[in-house]
Amino acid sequence: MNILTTLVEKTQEAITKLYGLSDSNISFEQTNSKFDGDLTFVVFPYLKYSKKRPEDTAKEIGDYISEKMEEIKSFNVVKGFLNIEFNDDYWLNVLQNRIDLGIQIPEIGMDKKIVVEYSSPNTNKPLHLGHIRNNVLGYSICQIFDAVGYDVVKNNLVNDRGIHICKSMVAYQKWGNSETPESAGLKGDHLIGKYYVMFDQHYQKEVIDLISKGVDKDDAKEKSPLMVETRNMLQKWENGDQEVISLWKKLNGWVYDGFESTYNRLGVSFDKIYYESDTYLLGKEIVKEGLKSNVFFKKEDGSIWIDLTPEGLDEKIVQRSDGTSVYITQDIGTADLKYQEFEMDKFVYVVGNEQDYHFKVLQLILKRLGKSYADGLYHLSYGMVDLPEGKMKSREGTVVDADELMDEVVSTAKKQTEELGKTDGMSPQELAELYEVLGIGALKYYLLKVDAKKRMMYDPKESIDFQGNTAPFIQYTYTRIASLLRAAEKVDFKLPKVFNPVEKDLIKLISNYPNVITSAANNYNPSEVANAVYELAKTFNKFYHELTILGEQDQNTRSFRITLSNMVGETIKHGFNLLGIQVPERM
RNA sequence: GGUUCCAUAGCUCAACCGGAUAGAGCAACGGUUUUCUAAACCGUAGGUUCCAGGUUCGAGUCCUGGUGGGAUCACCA
Repeated sequence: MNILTTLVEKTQEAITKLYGLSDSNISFEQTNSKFDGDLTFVVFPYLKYSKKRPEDTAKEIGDYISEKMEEIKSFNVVKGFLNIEFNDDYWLNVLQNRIDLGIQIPEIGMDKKIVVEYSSPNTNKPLHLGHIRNNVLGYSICQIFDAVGYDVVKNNLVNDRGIHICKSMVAYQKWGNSETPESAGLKGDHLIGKYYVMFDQHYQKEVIDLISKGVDKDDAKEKSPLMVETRNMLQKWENGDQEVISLWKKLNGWVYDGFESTYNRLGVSFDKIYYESDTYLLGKEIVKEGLKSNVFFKKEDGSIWIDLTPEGLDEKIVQRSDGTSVYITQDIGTADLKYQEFEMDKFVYVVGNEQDYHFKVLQLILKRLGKSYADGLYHLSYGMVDLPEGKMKSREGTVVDADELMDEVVSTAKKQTEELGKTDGMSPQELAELYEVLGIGALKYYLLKVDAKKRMMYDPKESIDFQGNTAPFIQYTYTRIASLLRAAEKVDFKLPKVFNPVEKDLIKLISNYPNVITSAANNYNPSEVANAVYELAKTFNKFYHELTILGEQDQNTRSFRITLSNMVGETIKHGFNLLGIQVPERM
């Protein structure tokens, strides 16, 4: 039986016997590190039943439960806080279990399926730092759900059609001179991005020209020849015009090649990819049904709406008066498609918080339509990555390009490593891999260590750190351990005579690690894993500095420390794997 | 304007869903290497948790009102 369960049981028993109160909601928390003890029970809420001072109440309860449980070595009372300390046998047991069974994570997702949609790029420009946050978060949350036992489907919905795609196509057609990624020496996505920007520049000029000729601003935007041409192209695309389709295929193909290399370098992947060009007509049938069942209603001009005012929102359009569908209609259709294909228990959208309203509406509509899966929808709404001067904007060129940033951070890794000069004997290929692992790791960790929901700042002038709370720090800790283990003889695990305080801290962190994963899954929050691994690495470095491991004379103590180090290394590797970050054996 | 999210050390972020003396890293200053990797370790300094009330034994955390910032409210996606 779990120690915590027993503890709660006995505490309940104590409170019932002593104060006649049954059925209270007992909970323990980790003892604050500034006090002695392992777990803490707060007695303040029970004072009105005990009618005694906090100290006396805590002591009574402490006396009772330490009498009943032999795992309890001692307890101390500070004001209304009852701090309980377990004996060494208990901790030995915990460690023995960890050795025998490895890292055991509660399978809260057993027999459940989850579909996580992330990345979802537009195929008209290269990826930037904001996309990296999305990808890294999406991938990590998939790893975490996998670790807690879910059957995970990593899903990408590629926005490969629409007016924005036609913009790059028009520009390429006009000014491209049959340029190819090879002839231009550019990645495909960057080449297309160039034409997207080019379109916007010419378009802005046209609009200004028209305005100077006295045309109204909104009118000018509509009537600019480029925009007219773009709309025509979209029309042709929808009608299946051969020439347009083949241009579209060619340009999109280039972009996919570009994305693929970016994804590979980032280490993210997908099990199922949907293309909007295949799915954009979905949802229309559902709209038809919803109209019949009066979930939707039709206005005089033929447009179809849903009234969400009872839920405190507005009326929302689901089909235009010309019969075409809008963004949300496609999402309704795609949600249904997902369910038909996977029958998932949960489906997650990793999408920025600027779409909070959209997903609230989407879920409401699915509920109104009586879709059984609607409750399983979760919008993992992450914050934007801001620059010191504010939001990143593709059109204004104030973006941090994903590929450039990866190059930069990998070359920083190279420079740092060379300065430290500890990599003698590594082959050029091993070194190149190391720089990749360190650089990309630093970048990913930088993005994952902050709470996903919060918006964060990135200052391009200050390059990403390699010291302190960073991936290289943790990776360095791992290589220290790897190096130790290479030099150490095979050992049998033994318990030392006494635990050193740092050793005790390590044991606690290791034993608490599975709970961290559970919590990270429940909160859809990889940063909890990052912080726990950091805490562990930091504590290990303190341990490593304060105590000798291989040079320790006492056999038991030495083998214990080697085993403990090994466990720390395994835990770091496990945690980093959940974050999608690799660990090197040397650095 | 309506809705919604946010505000913690000079900077970037934590704080186990209401608990004890609010913690890290960076930056600054000082120290540690004949000994297992100094990308490390130890120390100093840095706080009225935006403001004003309220609830509670207890509030950075919950409620009300302000101030400041972001997002959103399209027959765009």
